[in-house]
Order: sequence, then C-alpha cells, then structure tokens
Amino acid sequence: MTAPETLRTRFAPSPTGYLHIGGARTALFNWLFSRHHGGKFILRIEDTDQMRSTDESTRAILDAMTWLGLSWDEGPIFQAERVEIHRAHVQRLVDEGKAYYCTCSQELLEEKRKQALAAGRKPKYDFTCRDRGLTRTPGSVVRFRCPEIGTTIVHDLIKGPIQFSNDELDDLIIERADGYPTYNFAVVVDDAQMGITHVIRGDDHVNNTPRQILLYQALGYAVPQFGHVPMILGADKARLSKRHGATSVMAYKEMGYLPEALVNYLVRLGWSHGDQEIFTMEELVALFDLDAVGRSAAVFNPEKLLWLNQHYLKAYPAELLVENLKPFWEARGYPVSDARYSARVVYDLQSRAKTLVELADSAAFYFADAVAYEAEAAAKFLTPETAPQLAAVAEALPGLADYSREGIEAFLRSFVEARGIKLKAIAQPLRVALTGRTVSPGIDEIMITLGLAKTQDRIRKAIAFVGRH
RNA sequence: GGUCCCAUCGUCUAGUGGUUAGGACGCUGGCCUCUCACGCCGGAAACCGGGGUUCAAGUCCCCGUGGGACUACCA
Repeated sequence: MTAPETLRTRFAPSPTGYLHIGGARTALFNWLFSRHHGGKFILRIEDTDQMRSTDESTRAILDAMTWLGLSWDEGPIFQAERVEIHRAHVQRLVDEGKAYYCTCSQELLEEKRKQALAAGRKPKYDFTCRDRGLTRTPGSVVRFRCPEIGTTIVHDLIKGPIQFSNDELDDLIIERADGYPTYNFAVVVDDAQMGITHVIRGDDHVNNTPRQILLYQALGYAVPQFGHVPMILGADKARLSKRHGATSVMAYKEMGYLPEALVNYLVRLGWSHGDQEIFTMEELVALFDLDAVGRSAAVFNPEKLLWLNQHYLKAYPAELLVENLKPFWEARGYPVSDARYSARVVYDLQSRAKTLVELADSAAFYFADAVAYEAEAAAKFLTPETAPQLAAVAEALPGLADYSREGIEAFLRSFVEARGIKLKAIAQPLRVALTGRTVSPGIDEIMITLGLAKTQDRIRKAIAFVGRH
C-alpha cells in the first residue's frame, strides 16, 4: 500500500527582472493551493538564459516573495546548476531515437519561417535534419522528434480539457548550440524530478503544455496536473506592462502599500468566494482552491487596490503600523524615538490616509519643532480677532479636570457657548495654530496626542505670530 | 496566417435553466460633523450579436464578432 502522495507545487520565475504583479499572483495561487492541501511549495529559479539572468533579479524576487509572506518549503533551486541532468536526459532521448541533432542555421530557419508565413503555410520546422542521422558537432542543436499523428489532451484544472492535434506541434529544440536546455525541456525534467504534482502557471503557457506532455511521455515520467490561470491585463486590455504604471511588487511597498492589501487584491483577480472581498491569509488558506478560479483575463484596477490598502491601514493596530512606517519616517527625518507618541500619531492619522506615504507626509506637524503655517490658513484664521480666543483657550487648558478627548470636547463646547460663537469659530484657528493647516485630525485628538505642554506652546506661538503680522 | 483561450455594470466578480441579475471598487445624492477622513443611508450603471435546444437560457449547443496568448537556439 502506498501512502498518498503529498501535493507539490512550484513557482519558477526567470531572474531577468523584478517580481511583477502577474508573477506574484501566480506565486500566490501556487502557495495558497499547496497550503490549502497540506502540500509543499517549491521555488525554482529558471536561469538557463545566461545572457539575461542576474543575481540582483534573483535577490529582488526572493525579497518580494518574502515581503508578501510567500514562504517556500524547498529551494531556491537554480536551474542552471542542473544542466548536467538536463544533458543526460537529452542524451537519453537521442539514444532512444526520440531526439536528433540538427545543423540548420538560425538564419536559414528564419528565412524559411518568413517564406512559409508569406505563403500562408504554418511556420514549423521542415524536418530537414530529422532523418539524417547526424551526430553532435559544434553549433548543432538537439530537436525532439514530435509525433506527427494523434492528439494530445491537456486536462486543465481551470479551463477543462483542451485538445491539440500533434501535427500542429513542432520538432522543438530541446538543447541549444551552447549546450543549455531550452525552457520547454528544462521545465519538464525539473518538474518531473522535483516531483511536482500540480503545475499552476499563467495561461500564456497553455500552448506549451502539449509539447511538454509529449516530453513527459517520451521521458517516461508521470504527467502532472496542469492549471492555467488567466492573464492580468492593463486598462487597455493589453498584457500588463510598465506603461500601465507600476508592475513591480516592491514598487508597491515603496509607494506605501501593505503586503496584506496587495495579497488581498491579487487573490481576487481571478478567484472569488461568493461576495467576500476581505480575506485574511488564514481564511485564504482555508478557502482557496482551483475550482473557484475564473477563466477570463482580469484588468488590473489600481483604485481597488488603493481602497484595500486604506482598509488595512485603518484596521491595523497602530503599534504595528509604526513598524511599517519606520523607513518612511526615517526618510523624512522625523524624530521617532518615542514609540508611544508615534503610535498616537498613527492612531490619529490612519483613517485619513490611503498609503503609508500619505500617512507619513501628513504626520509632519506632529514631529516638527515649529509649526509651519500655510499662508492662506494663517491669513484667514490667525488674526487679531481670533488671537484673544486662542489666548483664552491656552490659559484655560491647564485648569481642565479631564484632559481627555471627552474633557476637551466638553470644554470647547462650553467655551464657545459662553462666548456665543460657533464651535468651528474656535476649532479652525486652533487647528491652524496646532498644525499649520486647515485640514487635520480632530482638534481633541491632536491636543491629546501633542499633550498639554506642546499644545499650549503652539497656541502661544500662534498668538505671537499674529502679533508680528 | 495557424493553433489555443476568453466574453455579466467602466473595473473586479456572484450566478451553475425559472432571480426585481447580487456584491465590491470607482462615480454620484444625502446624513453625521470642529476641517479632512472614517462611518451610515440612497442612486445611476451589465448578461457582445445571431441562430438553435427547452414550457423556460446570463446559464446548454453552433456560428459570428471582439479581446488575448502562443507560433524563438526567451521563459
């Protein structure tokens, strides 16, 4: 009796750039799928393109995955380190007559492709070298002998069965002249050897799948299950790219997005659970499965991501948000040594910001030594008429029995009542005195966070400011 | 050109033969209110087209149309 095989998924990016939105969603789906089913998630770096692969890209991808919370159980495994294994597999196919050497030049091939296209024929390899019985020579490549008859069916977990006629397929190159395997061959060998049971990837790979299935069969390996997730498009319905705005996961971190928001946004692109919009990671692990993944492409909608970010921002415990804010505050030179004060600041601001950047920007007045008054605000509210009122407030404040939000609120109400003025007649001058601006958190909130001393000090400085103008 | 995939509000989506076609973002009217947010209540907004099948079709089938992917010695 054999134990049930553990489910194994993988994410296999090529290190030719940062981790982008589409790749992140593919990784997320793989991660969630394996977690949901108690399987393993493997990370493999497909770096067989020696020209375009870089270590920086590898690092950037790993960083982005870590930031998103997509931990891997095995790897990273570097495909380029496995070339000997790939070559051995190629050799096996050659020995078994399932693959052959080809010496057609790229130029000639390109020429023939053009001609075929111009003549309205399908541009596939013309079998020139197929039965020449060539051996390895400098510059030769290895081609897979693809069956010319029969059909190959991809039983896609998301799209259902997809049928391909084998004669549509090609004698694809499996080993390049430089001795490195091509993508379609390396994935098959690696996925087979790593025991990948479920290949979940972008649906730009569906047309590769029948060739890969044929390779699995030629190699005598079990064919895994496939699930092709739809693409992510830009607003113009074209494949998402830089011209649609930020596509790098880490760019979103820098723009002040929370990983929870990005994950939540990404998972809803193509997957749903009834009407639910907000999911914790735990919920996702419990709920996610391929049967609820849609088949159609989705347009990336930055507004909704922003809304989710705002949602997480206001739902986050202030103390935790302080940690996320650190790099942004440091970049602005705020003195943030007092953790309690920082948390109070965040508490005041978190329902008023859509990103960490916005939050950090709006926190400036809390950390400034001297309030910088906006010209218009000062002109309108820091006047000889309001100065006496401000003075009266500053004077009364120390006598407050209850220096709390409620206490301050009550004080201000009785203050304006006694003077027969509206609350806003004192609130706006106070706001400008305290923050320099006409838009800010509530007066009571600010006064609490700032504390009595700073509050009085700022009011007095505002009065002095009036005297000077 | 060929092969393959896809098609519900502007966008993300629910829907699994019988619904006033639901939710969310965005937009918008109002309420709350010391400003700004938050929050709450309301509104406009969709089944690509044409044929079938069926008593009944957004849901099933076919054909169009539109979009996308692939068609490399990239992955």
